[in-house]
Amino acid sequence: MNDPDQEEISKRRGIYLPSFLIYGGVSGLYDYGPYGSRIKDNVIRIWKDMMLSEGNVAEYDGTSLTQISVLKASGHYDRFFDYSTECENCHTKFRVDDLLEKRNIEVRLDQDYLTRALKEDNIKCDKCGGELGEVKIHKLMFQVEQGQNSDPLFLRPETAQGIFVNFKEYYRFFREKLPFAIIQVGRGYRNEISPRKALYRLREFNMMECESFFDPENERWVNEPPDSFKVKMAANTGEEFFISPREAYERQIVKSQPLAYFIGKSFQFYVRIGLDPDRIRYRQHKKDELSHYSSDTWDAEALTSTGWIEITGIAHRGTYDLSRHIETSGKDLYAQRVIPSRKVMEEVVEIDYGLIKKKFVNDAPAVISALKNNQDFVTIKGEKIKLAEFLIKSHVEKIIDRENFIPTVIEPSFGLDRIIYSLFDQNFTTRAESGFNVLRIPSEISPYEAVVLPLMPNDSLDKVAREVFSQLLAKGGRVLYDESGSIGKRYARYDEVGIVYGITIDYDTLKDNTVTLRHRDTREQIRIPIKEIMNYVRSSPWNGKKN
RNA sequence: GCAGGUGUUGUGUAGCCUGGUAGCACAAAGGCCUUCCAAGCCUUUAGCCCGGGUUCAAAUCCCGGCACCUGCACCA
Repeated sequence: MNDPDQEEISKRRGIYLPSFLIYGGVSGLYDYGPYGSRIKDNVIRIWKDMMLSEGNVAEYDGTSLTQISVLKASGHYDRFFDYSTECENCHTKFRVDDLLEKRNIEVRLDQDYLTRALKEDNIKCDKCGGELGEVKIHKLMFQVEQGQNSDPLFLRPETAQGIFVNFKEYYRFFREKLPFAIIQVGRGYRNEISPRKALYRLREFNMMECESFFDPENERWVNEPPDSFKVKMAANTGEEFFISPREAYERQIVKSQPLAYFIGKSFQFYVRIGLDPDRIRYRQHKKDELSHYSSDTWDAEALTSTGWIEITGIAHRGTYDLSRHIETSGKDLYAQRVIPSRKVMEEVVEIDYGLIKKKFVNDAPAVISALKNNQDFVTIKGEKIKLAEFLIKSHVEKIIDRENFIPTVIEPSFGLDRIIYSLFDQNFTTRAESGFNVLRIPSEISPYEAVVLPLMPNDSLDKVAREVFSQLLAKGGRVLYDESGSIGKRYARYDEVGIVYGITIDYDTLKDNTVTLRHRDTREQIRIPIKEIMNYVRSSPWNGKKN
């Protein structure tokens, strides 16, 4: 039997669908519908809870529109343009900067220059020797006009930069103690050349990013990498391991302790939201795969029906971003560390204004400005005057017990849409006996905790069911009500969108105030009193169970 | 972005070649019936991706655009 078609179900059942569909849609843009939005929010909520529970993590929420200077500093602006050319004979595409670099020809990001360079150096197709076509530009960031004469703004290609530029706010918030981390959930925008596979490659996408900051002399997270479980790891040496994150660090397969920690943390997160632990692996980037800012990156990948796909990148960004922002903005984004205190004598030079006024009443300003210009002499009324005598030099004892440093950054960056895509891919199953679809996601990810169903829409069953529905809503339950269609049809309807519990109001309910509780995965039923529904649904041994 | 293919009610599709009232199944809504896993019967809603052209007449033929699929390239 074929796997259920995720996109078909998602569209039909309001999980996600292409944006602006009535006008034909836009490539790379997708919306979440009534069920999908709730699933997405649940994933975000759990992620935030897990990150914030570390104790030294705080949240940031920045704008999507980003100032050009930020992106110039971060290095994204230089990669704003992708210059490509195509062989007119065999239609192979090349990046023009690659072609020039290979031949040791200077690369300038300028269309005219690159076109000329290709012609003048008579560069041909690397594959077949054919003529190369014109140089085409592809903009990789979305540009937005602002006002009339102002600089344009850009839609952020990652949420991280907003965090880096606000580093000092958080440094103070955490009482100037490292390590700490800042998390942000938000949208990023990349003008992908060809978006594909529904949620897999989008032009506007949801990211959950965490920037953790360290003293490079003590690059350790507050907690140790877990060793209670093992994960699959593929190092860029070609070696593969199945070991705990702690062991991976101890054996230096993962060189950085926090990086190993976040590998463990992300794994716990995936398992909690319902990804299959056997279908998750961590793969280290090869040297030529690394981003411009990273020295070491491990991707978390999920195995889906289309192969392993990247769902999270855990990158060691070093001091790259903060140093770039220090350099470009001229602002202090340093952290400080306490060092053994030592005394230094510092020479302090002050101008003796009293003496100057006394000696030169009207010419005092000329003398003062000469001093401020660091001149040694000044000529007043034809007389050359030595200025040294108007300076008071003293020695002050100073205690130095701090020094500046640029923190290093380790960034786990979770691709929310890809995680949801993998979650559906791994958890949509078809019942062998009936052919109906079941979305087996954990209850806390489910769009609703339960659905209230009168066995029949009459005999006052519907009336009682509505009462039960209201009671559950009043208790804060995430519940739905449905009386339309046969009971079996309704069970199937909610199986398909992942709701774990069916609460059926039947004829026994009228007698003894109990209901039938039916489980999505096992289809088993039990009776429990109305009063206990909420409690049971939230704490039941069935919760999250799979079979 | 290139090459090839595809686009028909909410979903899956027939019809296109050979132009002439757009059909089926499921889903959904209303009704009858019905005491736990998509039952049955009646009724209803709802569609030719968008724009232009050819033609008396276009879902059908032609052109352009958009979207999707596969491959290539791209993925900072």
